[in-house]
Amino acid sequence: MESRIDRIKKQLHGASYKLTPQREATVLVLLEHEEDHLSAEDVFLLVKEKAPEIGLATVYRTLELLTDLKVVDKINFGDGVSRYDLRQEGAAHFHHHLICIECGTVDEIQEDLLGDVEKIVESRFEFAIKDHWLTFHGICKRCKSDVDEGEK
Amino acid sequence: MESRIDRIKKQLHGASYKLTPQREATVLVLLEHEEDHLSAEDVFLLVKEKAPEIGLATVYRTLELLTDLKVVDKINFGDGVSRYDLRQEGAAHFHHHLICIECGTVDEIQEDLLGDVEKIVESRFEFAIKDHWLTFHGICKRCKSDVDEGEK
DNA sequence: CTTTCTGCAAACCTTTTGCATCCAT
DNA sequence: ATGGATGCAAAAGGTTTGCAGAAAG
Repeated sequence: MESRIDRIKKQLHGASYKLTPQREATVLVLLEHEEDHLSAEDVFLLVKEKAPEIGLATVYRTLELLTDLKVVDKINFGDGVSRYDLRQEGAAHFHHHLICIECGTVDEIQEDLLGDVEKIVESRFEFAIKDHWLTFHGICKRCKSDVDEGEK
Repeated sequence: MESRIDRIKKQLHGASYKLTPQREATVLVLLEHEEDHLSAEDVFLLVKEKAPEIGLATVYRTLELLTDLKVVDKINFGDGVSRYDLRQEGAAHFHHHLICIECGTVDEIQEDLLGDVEKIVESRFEFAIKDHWLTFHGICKRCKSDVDEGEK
């Protein structure tokens, strides 16, 4: 059976990029931290555990390459750092994010909730949508119940 | 009649900030470029025309202050620069953006299209939404018709 | 073999900060 | 008068780039 990493490798290969150990280690780290929103520095430190000789510049170059291939999405939550988020396999659009302003946690919504909104935008503004970025800021489930506890 | 700039001034005053000429000039520039998405540098150059002695650091400090007061929203379209966008007076939520991947134009949608989506998010994920950021990438009306022209 | 990739360090850019001076209130 | 605000220059991030050597295909 073909694994996810194999398919990503094939994608690299197909675009005539070389399969170096550094690139493989970087992809592996991203797969192992699929739920997280790692910065380039985060990825660098994690890849270093597998390939200690890797340089930060290589990580940046690999992440840019994976962004071009749409394997990852590059996002910016406004804290001055770019973060790299693995795209769901075959997903047409980028998933949504919930950022808690209390605890800072970032949760993901994989389900696409924008179908109807996109129909409106496409027709009303004659805009052909290729992708979207949707982020909500608010209080997450966990922090809300902390408040409830405090009020008891 | 009270003008928009007067109300912003009052807001500054109310939060016990001083009304300096530099701050006034910055607010003025933002009002004059309401449709644009200016970076700090852009604002700096425009403010310099009114107040040539202003420093870039002051512009940054003023923009941060206006962001705290929710007069402007700080956004990042992923090009490594923060941009500052005047919020509609009294708007509860930040407006949406349409970025054209052909010509780079950024259009705004002032109307809030996320009402239904937010209800779903609030109930299904028990997340109390305070604000949202929604951006679409695609081909704008103008570029689409350029293509049509080309095909004729 | 050839071309691409890597690591290192330097360069770059945007944003922030320290500090002496200035100025609204 | 006096505490906050400014301008300047330096510092501080994060990211990109040039280059010589290494290695994948």
